Amino acid sequence: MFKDLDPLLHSQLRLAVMSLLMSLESAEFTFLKEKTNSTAGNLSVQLDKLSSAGYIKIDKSFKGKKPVTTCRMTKQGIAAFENYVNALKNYIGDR
Amino acid sequence: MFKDLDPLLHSQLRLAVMSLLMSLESAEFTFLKEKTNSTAGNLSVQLDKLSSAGYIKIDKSFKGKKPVTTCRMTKQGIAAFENYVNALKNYIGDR
DNA sequence: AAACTTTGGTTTATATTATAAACTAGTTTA
DNA sequence: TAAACTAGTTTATAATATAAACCAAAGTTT
Repeated sequence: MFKDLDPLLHSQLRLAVMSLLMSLESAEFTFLKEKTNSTAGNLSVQLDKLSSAGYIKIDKSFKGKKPVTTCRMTKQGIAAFENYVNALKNYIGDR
Repeated sequence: MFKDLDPLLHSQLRLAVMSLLMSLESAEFTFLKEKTNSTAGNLSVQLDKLSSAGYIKIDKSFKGKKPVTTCRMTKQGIAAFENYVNALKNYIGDR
C-alpha cells in the first residue's frame, strides 16, 4: 500500500532542487539558492548529499573571476525523482 | 514558487496515517499499525503529534477487556492535508 | 594602499525528528 | 501460576535539517 519514500528526496529543500533541475538542464548554485529561498550553507550541504547519492552532478568552474557551481540531473536522479513521485501518489491519491 | 511543506505532514508515517484517515471515518491503532507497517512506539509518538496539532482526534476506550485507541480526522486535519497536497504539487508538477 | 564589503561558497555546531528499544499494565493460555 | 500475548507508552539514540560561523578571493571606499 504505502511504498517507502526515498528519504533523500523526502526533504523540502532537496525536493525543490530536484524539481528545478528536472525542468532545467542545469542550474547554478546562486540560482538554486534564490529560487529555493535557502541559505547558502543549507543548500551546500543538501547539494552534496544529492551529489553523493549520484542524483545530481556538480561541476565547479569559474565565470570570469568568480567561482560557479553548476548542477545537473543524472539519469539516476531522474529515475529516483520519478520513483518518488509515484510512491507519493499512494499517499496523496489523485487529488 | 515553492510553498513551505507543513513539517507535521511531511513525514512518511504521519502522512500515511493522514492518508488512511482521509478515506476512513475512523481507524484503530492496531489497524493503522498494520497498514502503515510501523512499530507501535513510533506510531504512538506520531499519533500524539497529529493529535497535539489538532489534526486528528484520539479516543481511548475498551472493546471488551482490551483497550482500543480510535483516531479520526478533524476539520483542521482535513484542511491541513489538502493544503499539504496542494503545496506538494508545486514540487512534483502534474506528472 | 589599507580597510571594509561583497560574492560564492564550505564547515561546524545545534536543534529537531524519526525511530527503535525498553518498559508498563492488563489478559489469555498452557 | 508462570509464560506469553495484546495494546499500547516512555525514553534513549541515531539521523536530519538548518543556521551560524567561517574562509578565500575580488571589488569598493576613503
